[in-house]
Amino acid sequence: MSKHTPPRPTDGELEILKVLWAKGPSTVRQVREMMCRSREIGYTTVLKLLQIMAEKGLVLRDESERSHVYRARFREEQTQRQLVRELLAKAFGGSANQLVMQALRAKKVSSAELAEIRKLLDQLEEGD
Amino acid sequence: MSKHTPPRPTDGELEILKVLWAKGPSTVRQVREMMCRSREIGYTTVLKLLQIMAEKGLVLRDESERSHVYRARFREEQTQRQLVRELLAKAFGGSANQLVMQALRAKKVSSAELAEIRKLLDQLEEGD
DNA sequence: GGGAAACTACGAAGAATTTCGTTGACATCT
DNA sequence: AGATGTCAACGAAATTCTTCGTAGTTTCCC
Repeated sequence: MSKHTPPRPTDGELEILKVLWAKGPSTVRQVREMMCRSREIGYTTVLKLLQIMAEKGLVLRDESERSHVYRARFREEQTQRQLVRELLAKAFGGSANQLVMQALRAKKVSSAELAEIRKLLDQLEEGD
Repeated sequence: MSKHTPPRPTDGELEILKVLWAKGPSTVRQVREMMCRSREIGYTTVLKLLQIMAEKGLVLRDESERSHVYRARFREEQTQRQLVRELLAKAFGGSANQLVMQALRAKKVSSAELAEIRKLLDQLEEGD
């Protein structure tokens, strides 16, 4: 029995993962310092979350040094894709089309980005 | 002080909202019957959820009949948009572009739907 | 009117999440 | 060696979500 579905990160866990993706492998102290730029949070709070995430398999822990070093187990894109799939199933009846339309309306996208999306659309159509 | 941000529905609440959007205003019994098609769930469980949702303002309740009739307070598209915005902020650093790309890769989209998206892209570009 | 059925209200239990205090181990400095 | 500071581990409290049992009220039927 292998794990085919990485556990879904909670909001708090996602906040930590963002730091690990941006900064690479980090200690509790380093993660906390980054998080404190946006809000107050206790050292042991971050530690506890990282311990739980290690149990769940969301992060890997290197214990060879006294200060353990944590790193994300899954790539950012992989996690994003998973969250998108979940939202798709939960709120859009599986219709990626609908989700895309809502996303495009939800926030302004630059012309350059629109062009990028068009390129992807072309690729998808060829790939049929 | 007015409520400008409707409370985010939880997974369970979303399940109920889906029924209300599909079937229109319904009693607890009717909602439960629909939900039981996909899974077992107690009558009072559905009732309690609807009561909480009424408190939160996610649904409106008509108490004029003995069997109260509930209806969604926000349209489906509105709720979808809100959930997309949230995911955008939480996991995509606000980049709608990135979210769209992941959504298009997460699930197959028909040619007709791709065309629909292209049309929206054109509209967005003109609107600049 | 009395009993069964349908319905709401209330409260409570269990899980998951977030938060942090305390403790004890270890290291470093003087 | 003793004091000081850093760190992991543990446990506990507060909150939210999900679930349902029980009790009480209204309705309906005979």
